[in-house]
Amino acid sequence: MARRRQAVTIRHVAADVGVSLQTVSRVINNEPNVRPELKERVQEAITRLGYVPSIAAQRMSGSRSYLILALNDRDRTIADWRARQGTDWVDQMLLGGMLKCAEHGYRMIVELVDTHSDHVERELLGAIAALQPDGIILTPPHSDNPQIVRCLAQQQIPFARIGSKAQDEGMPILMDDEGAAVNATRHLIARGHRRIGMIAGSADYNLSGWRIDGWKVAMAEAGLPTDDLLHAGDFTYASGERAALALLALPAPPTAIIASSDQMTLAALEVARKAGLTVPHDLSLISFDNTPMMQFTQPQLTAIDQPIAATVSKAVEMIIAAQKGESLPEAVTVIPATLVERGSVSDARQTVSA
Amino acid sequence: MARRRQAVTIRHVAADVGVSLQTVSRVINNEPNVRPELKERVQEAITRLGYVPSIAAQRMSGSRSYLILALNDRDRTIADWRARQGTDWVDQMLLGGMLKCAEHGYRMIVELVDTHSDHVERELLGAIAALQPDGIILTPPHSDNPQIVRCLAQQQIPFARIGSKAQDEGMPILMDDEGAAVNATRHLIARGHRRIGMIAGSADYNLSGWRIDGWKVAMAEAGLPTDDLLHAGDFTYASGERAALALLALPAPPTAIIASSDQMTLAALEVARKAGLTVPHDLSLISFDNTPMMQFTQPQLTAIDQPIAATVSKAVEMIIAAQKGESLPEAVTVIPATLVERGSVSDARQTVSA
DNA sequence: GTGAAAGCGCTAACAG
DNA sequence: CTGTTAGCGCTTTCAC
Repeated sequence: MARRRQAVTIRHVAADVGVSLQTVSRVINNEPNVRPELKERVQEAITRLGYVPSIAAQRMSGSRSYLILALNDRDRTIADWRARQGTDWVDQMLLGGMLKCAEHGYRMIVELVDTHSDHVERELLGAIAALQPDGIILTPPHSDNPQIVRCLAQQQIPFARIGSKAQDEGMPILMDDEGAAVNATRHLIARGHRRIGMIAGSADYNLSGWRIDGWKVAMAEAGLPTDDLLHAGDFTYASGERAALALLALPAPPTAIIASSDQMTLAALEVARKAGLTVPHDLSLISFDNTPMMQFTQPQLTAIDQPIAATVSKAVEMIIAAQKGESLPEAVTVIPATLVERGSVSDARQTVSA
Repeated sequence: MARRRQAVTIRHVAADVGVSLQTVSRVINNEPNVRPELKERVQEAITRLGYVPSIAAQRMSGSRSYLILALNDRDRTIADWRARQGTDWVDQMLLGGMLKCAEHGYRMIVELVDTHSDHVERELLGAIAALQPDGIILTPPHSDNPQIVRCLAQQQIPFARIGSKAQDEGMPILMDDEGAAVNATRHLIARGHRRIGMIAGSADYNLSGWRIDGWKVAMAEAGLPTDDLLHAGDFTYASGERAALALLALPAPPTAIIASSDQMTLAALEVARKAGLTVPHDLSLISFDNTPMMQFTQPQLTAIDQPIAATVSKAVEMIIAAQKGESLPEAVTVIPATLVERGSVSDARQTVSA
């Protein structure tokens, strides 16, 4: 390949206007100390010549790289892609992240990293050295991975921790798992349900615990027991199947179930069908995540939407703010989650004893 | 933010081994003229010190940027993301593209570009100037956009054109739309169908025509007429609905329909249901694209899979090869598409007149 | 084979 | 407010 050089550089612009490189640089970076009139002339020349600064050169001279890295778990992400079940986590990340980045002239690069590996740190440092990103977005389970967090803190790179409450390093930003679970549970209670089961997610993810907490809070405030109504899964279909089976085999089975992932909810739906129960008439179901497939079931499933796009968008904002040296929120940033009502919830049946 | 500098540079490595920067550079780039023994020592130091070359610096000094841009249509992509219908085009791109890139030390950056816009060229040149990518992957409908193609050709950047047959510029690479349509049609004919309808996609996309061609070829080779059996849609659900309605209202309605998008197939399924027809018993259906939702319908839909991941992976390979100056394929590269058999095809009913 | 010098496009630090 | 100087980390070109 022919060696490609920048078509029009800062030098061309400077020459065109008859000022120094520095002045052009100041205009590009919107720095003070340029007369408005001059600034305008420079801006005009930039537009006219179609000048766009080279990110590489900007980075080289010690300024920003205008690159933000979004770190996802390699195994889970690739598995999702291959499975083609419609999981759109990455798409929603891009929707929220890319667009916000674009507003500020940044780009987002998706990077896959193994959480469970002795060379996480090497991988991470490699990516940082190669790309010199201005900030990094951590997604679960990376967000609470001590190795990653420590490494990033040492590197002094602004980073957001999606799905983390930790306040020691980086910028925690939460999709309101607990609040969402509270709302979902209250929603069911308002419909007359008293026995509400919970199929929890993997304990590897902190959010699993928060969802349980929310359910417990809402049950407690209504004076309802939760004793035998909690079953742990690991987000997978198989685990949801087991949990649903156990729940429905209870002497006093639940009339509603909240499951901590779409796959587990799908499993519960199928278990109910096989048990001859009609959803929502005999059993109400609320899911967590609200991936696209929730619209393709019969009935469509009511679900708590994970506001991924909004969260990543906010994370980008925070990183750019941090990068500018602006003051950051003291507390954990919380993005509200909403309940998307579809057809899997109805009033509780009249029960004999309640 | 504190000004971050590379932790360990080529200089550190050179000093550590006691050689010049040049030698280290040669080792990094796997260039000749380094004694094996020396090369080994340098390599060892690189590993030990955890050295990773800065892409920015590499780019600056006129070499590769190790960046490949994947250009998608802005409106369609954002619409898909927002609709959350499970369309996983971007995911499959990343699956094929990112992983292949990673093998060669490249990164892939997704970029959204408006096709219909007078400033496509400005947008494109801006991205190129900013990122200095080593190659660009065009997806439909960009692949046949003359403005974009001309612009890229001028820039001398290697680029792949997914879904294009054009041999003038860039590297065309095709998912075998016509062949897939032939196969799908033959598949139906083998099951006894004689009246096979086709719901075509938007004429803005060349692949719509190729799919029609394939259907016609297979019909012709079986001596079957196609006269009133073709109806054009534009990939959307609404257009599929209209086409299906028209097809089923025919004096001699088709016993099978091939539709050029999943949305249109979904529409056909629904139209059939409303008309009191059972799929596949009364009407067989084959879809194009095979997005995740095809598994969530009742019955599951037989579909032609678009080998997006394989295609993008190949595109990356070709770009990297081009970049190295290797010779490129003369002809259009064709990636075969496969028919995923599910539950929407059965033998043709016995027809009164056939 | 290996090394030294020059420069990529830009910004930081300092002058004026 | 504006310009000059130096240098980021690397590869190119050309000496040795």
